Amino acid sequence: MEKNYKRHLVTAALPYANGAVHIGHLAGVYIPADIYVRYLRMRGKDVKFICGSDEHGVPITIKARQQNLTPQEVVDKYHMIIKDSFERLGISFDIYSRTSSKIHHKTASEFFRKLYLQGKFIEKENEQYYDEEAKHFLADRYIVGTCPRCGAENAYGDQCEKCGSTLSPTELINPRSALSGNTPVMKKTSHWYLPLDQYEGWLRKWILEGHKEWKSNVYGQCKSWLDGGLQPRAVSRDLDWGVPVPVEGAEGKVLYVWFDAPIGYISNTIELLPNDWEKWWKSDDTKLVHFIGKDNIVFHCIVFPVMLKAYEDGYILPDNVPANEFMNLEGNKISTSRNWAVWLHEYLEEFPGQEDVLRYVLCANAPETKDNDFTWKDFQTRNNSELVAIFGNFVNRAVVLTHKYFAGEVPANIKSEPIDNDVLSQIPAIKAAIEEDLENYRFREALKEAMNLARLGNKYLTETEPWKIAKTDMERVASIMNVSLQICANLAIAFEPFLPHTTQKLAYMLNIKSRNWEDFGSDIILQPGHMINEARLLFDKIEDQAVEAQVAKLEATRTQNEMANAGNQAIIEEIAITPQKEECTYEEFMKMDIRTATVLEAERVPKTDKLLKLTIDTGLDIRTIISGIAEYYTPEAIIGKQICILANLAPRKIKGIESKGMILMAKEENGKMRIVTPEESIANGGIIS
RNA sequence: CGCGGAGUGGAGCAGUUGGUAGCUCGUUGGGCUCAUAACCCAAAGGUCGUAGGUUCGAGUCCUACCUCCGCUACCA
Repeated sequence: MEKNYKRHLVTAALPYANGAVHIGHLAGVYIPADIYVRYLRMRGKDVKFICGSDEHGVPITIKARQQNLTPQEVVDKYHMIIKDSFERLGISFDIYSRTSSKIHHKTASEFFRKLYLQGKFIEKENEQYYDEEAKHFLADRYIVGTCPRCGAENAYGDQCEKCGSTLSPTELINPRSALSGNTPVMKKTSHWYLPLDQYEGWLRKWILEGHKEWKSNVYGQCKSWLDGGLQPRAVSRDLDWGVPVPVEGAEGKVLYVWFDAPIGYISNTIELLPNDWEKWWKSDDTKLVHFIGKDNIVFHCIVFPVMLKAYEDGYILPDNVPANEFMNLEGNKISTSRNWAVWLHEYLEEFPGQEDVLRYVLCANAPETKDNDFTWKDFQTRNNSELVAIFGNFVNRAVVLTHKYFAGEVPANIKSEPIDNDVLSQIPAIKAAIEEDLENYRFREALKEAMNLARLGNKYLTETEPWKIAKTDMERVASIMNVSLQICANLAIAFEPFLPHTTQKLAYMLNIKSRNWEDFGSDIILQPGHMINEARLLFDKIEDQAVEAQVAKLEATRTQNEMANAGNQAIIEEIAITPQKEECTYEEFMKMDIRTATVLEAERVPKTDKLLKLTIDTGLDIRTIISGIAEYYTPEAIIGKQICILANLAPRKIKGIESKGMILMAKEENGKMRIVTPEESIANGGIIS
């Protein structure tokens, strides 16, 4: 059954270039993939590790619009951040490229064109909402309107979050574009579809019969899709950012990002190996493995394989698709848009030299079978009581004692006792366990086995007590130190896939150059007479204040989000009218500092329709507030008016101008807003309660 | 709503084809002092989401239900 593969092609999900990489990505995909690849390399396998940024799709264009950049500028920015941070963490890609590259456009375009010419697609015309102002067709999610079921105002085109019912955009009452707020129009458009349904039988056979060994989450998800019946899936979109559909009359259409992204694996391989890439993608003796997160299962197990199958050019299919579940952060779902994440590039700045700590923690707690939680407390504990106390400490003990008793020279094993063999003979078993775990994608377990080797070392030292024996029997001490150092040398090999920065330090300390997997298990890696270097700590303790600072940072994000949300919604007048808000306590109300104030100056914020920049006198100070009321008040009309403001709203930058507070407005049913003003003029700064 | 995954001692996780519930951390007690107050030993701690069922026997199989996550914007 186990094939003798000649080469291994490993891919890691292409990170989407509208944000940086965070611990969820790492724990789910990149760290396990990197461990796997490093392990294979150590075993002398021919491996290529392929990745790159995924740079197309609607969200990138939205982000660009928000930040007033071009899509290319957005992806350039994040591509650099992502690429650089991966490198510094030691994710050892053979290539990290990008889907906006020429070679990718060419590859994806040709891929589509060939399928098109072979008649593998079906073409369908339908009507879709179109935003005339933004000149965009609108994905379901970008249409908001009143829910036909429950009447909630801000239902999305695909679902109403209030009542939970699934909708189609055409059902919405008073649909609006989420881009511009305008009423969208129906417009005809045609798209190409990949008829997945035609491949159902083939997929059933390939996955349900041929790959029962896949992880239960992956297998179960595939089975569910197949049992439910597959539908043709659109592979093009109306958008101006992406790989243009290479067909006459398809202007303004690009390949759907999920069609183009997996081809990125191929084009990045071509970029890496322009001459013999085909050997890697089209030979049966290549083992292809996709590392992904659980949300990508369908694309990697159903859509992409069908694309390859339809292409009919000898493309191989993945041997396995080890998908992980998700990592949460301090009990909450990680979210790029809410900034609820630990960003890799920030971690690298804030914990310099501690790359491996993150690698260790994320692997030890990887969400292999279910969603897991990352907490800074756990991060600290794992570092201090596992890396420092078990691994680092053992190595330090062995090296320090060797210097103390033998001036840094590896002593000969001249007076062996049974315990030595007991210990040494356990190493090959640990090696075998790690191998089996890694080959079955059980990285957590493999890492635990590696740690057991360090535990074994500590136990050995405690039981043999060389510091006591040294008073009477140096020959015995020589044996003990020899054995201890052999364990250290084995650790340098065992941890290489997991903690490459650490094993490099350890190898330097032991003064050994190469670390071969074949040597793992040997008790003569270090020869008597070999000189080792001075002891250096492998890991530093992480103090409370370091993790407390991180927790505080997250707390700040949380409150900032809440405030920003509150401010945002009020300003852009997007608060849904609900009969009554949640009950609120007197104390909660009293947190708000509401005061009277007078508008001194007012001017329109350039390039906006709704915003006014107001200079107001609050009685306390003169400050600036940005308010979304330009549709209802001209600057002239509002100058000199007395208003009420929320004075202690967290400051927030709007269009680059800091706004410190919020003006109280009353909204009429037709959406018209009026200023709330005291019945008669009173002094500025008067408290409202 | 539907489908898939998950729900195991204080925390985080294993439990492969059903046969007396394991691991790491934490806690408590003891030992040691070479070591980053680190290491080693021992103990306490679980009616395995809930309710039924199959079986001589179920965390492990079946049924119903509850909760969380994904499939569904951001996103692994």
